Amino acid sequence: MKTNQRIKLSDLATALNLSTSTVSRALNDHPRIPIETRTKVKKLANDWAYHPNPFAKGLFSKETKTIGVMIPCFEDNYFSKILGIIEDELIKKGYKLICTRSGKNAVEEQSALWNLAKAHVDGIIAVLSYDQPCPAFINDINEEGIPILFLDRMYENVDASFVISDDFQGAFEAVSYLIQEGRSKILHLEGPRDLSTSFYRKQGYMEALKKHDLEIQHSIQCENKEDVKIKIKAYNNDYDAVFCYNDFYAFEMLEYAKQQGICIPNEVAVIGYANDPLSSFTSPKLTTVDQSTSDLGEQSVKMLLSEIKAMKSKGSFEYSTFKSSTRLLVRESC
Amino acid sequence: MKTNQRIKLSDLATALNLSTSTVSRALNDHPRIPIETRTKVKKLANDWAYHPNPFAKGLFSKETKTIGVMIPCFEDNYFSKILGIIEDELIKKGYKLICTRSGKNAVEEQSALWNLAKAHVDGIIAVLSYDQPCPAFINDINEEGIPILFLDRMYENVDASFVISDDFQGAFEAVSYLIQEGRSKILHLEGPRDLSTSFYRKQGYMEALKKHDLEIQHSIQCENKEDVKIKIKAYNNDYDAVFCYNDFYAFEMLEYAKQQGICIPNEVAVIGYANDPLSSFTSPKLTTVDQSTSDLGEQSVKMLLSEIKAMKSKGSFEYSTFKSSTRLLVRESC
DNA sequence: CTGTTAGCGCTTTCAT
DNA sequence: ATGAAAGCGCTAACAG
Repeated sequence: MKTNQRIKLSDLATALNLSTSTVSRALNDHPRIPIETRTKVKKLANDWAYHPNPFAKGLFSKETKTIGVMIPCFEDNYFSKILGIIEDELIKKGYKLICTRSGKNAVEEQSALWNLAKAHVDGIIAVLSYDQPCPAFINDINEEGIPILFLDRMYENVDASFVISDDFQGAFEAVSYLIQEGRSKILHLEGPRDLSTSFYRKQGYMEALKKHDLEIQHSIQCENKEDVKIKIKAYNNDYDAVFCYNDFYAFEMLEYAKQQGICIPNEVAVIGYANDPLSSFTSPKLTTVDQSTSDLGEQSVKMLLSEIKAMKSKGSFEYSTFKSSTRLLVRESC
Repeated sequence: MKTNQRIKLSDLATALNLSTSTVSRALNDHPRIPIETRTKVKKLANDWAYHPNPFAKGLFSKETKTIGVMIPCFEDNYFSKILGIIEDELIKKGYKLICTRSGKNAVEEQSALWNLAKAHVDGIIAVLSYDQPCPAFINDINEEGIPILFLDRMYENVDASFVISDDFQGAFEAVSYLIQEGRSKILHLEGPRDLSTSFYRKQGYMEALKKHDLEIQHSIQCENKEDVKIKIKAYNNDYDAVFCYNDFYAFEMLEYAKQQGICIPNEVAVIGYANDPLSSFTSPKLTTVDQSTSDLGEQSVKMLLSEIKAMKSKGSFEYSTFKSSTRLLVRESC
């Protein structure tokens, strides 16, 4: 009986000698349809593998049950872990996930974001890579009625919701630990400019030093991991610890130390950030700051969905910010 | 002038004192609309950031311009690299990417796949994790008019298109290399049961031995990396090389060797598979088989889109299979 | 309790 | 060259 055409509501209606509205209501458990009709309809729908055309539904309801997620890349373990969590949560709530990456520059990033808006997703979770979001642009997206939530990175002067990891705390604890362990000449390999994560990790580093009356601060700005070996040279091995913006900077540091014959952790302690799987494979195994990817993923979805809900019912929603805490994973490099 | 409602065709039509049909045609470059009308319409559309409702379009055209991709997980570098390539190609062609993972078991996997069909994607690229696809199930999806292409793994008795990496060749070359280097007691750490990749890599291993008249074959089946250390023990270090199903098995092997005081590569050579980023961070650095993720990603998209096109125009399409070649990355472990 | 009807935003005959 | 009208599959007023 099942044809190789897609079954639609009217097929069921004809077969059951009912109107499409009754079938529709039965399928949606409308209270005024008697239970037996409902079950009868549902049975046939099931037998015929009927599934509603999401486009017809979406056209009417203005909801697409689709969330757009933009991350810098799929290969970075931190982001792919979060993406996994997000997908899990989304599926639970009956949403689909359209995902995309930032691309190679600010222009591509902006167009990727705009593509999500054009796809009429119900909401967006974005990790921006290249820029502060242009407020006008965010506004354009909001005008489409699409809540957008920023993940991992914070932007000043942007009205939006944020789900971030507590970079200040992560750095503060890491550096405090180094100090407790007796290190006193602590360098910081600072992350890319214009990233809030770089900013707060540096703040945490400086605060920890300050708190322990270590006034000598050397924060070495590295735009990418290639900068590390080049810039660290200038310090003539005159340090006993390095707190790195991320694990990849730390791997470079580890390699540099090996080349220089510097013994880690005896001569120099190293701490990374993000708990990349690689970090437990280096020798020595890297001490690193672990961010709660599950918190981050779960909260983004939770907050975004509630904004969507508010948007739908009240036409507006409140921005909020969630900051997830970190924990130091002490391994062999310090 | 722009309201915070979504602009629709009729808004443009009203403003320009034209009918929606004319506006629609103008936007779609219908030849019978004079150029100047077209540009006028396009200008306003652009100024007002008009973008067509994909759901209205999709409802009419039956095309959703969306491709569903299912992979085992986002964290595996091999798959996330392919996913990236796929997204790039898809964007170029104006498609969006809905992605999902296999989940924890065959039931979840099947429902994930079915969810893609329900989302009315135009086509599916899938890496199955748990099972041979049930032909009836594939058929159900085909009946929806959705071409489905299987990636990375091959299934006998399934009518479908495949894009796979040449596992036989990869293994054959790796093991041949080992033999050339003078190894003669070569073990194989075989992959999970029921995976074509396991099967062909084992075949390649055996063929290479056979070709060089090395008849002693020890293929040790390991369902997962935890099996490695347990099962390898039985061989009492009586081997001079190990060819591993994947890099993670190889890492276990490396660790085992370290624990046993076996020197790699002097006493035992090790080769992994997949060129995980980790593999160049171990010490010694792991020799591994590199699969062309770009070939794999590009071909899947190319083939799938042409099937979609054929499906649309002729109502049917031909299955085909693409096999991508591999290359051995010689590093320090052999 | 259920059917009729209109409409979501767009495309496309079919007229003119 | 352009407009009017119908229809894609679904839902929800509005009858009855």
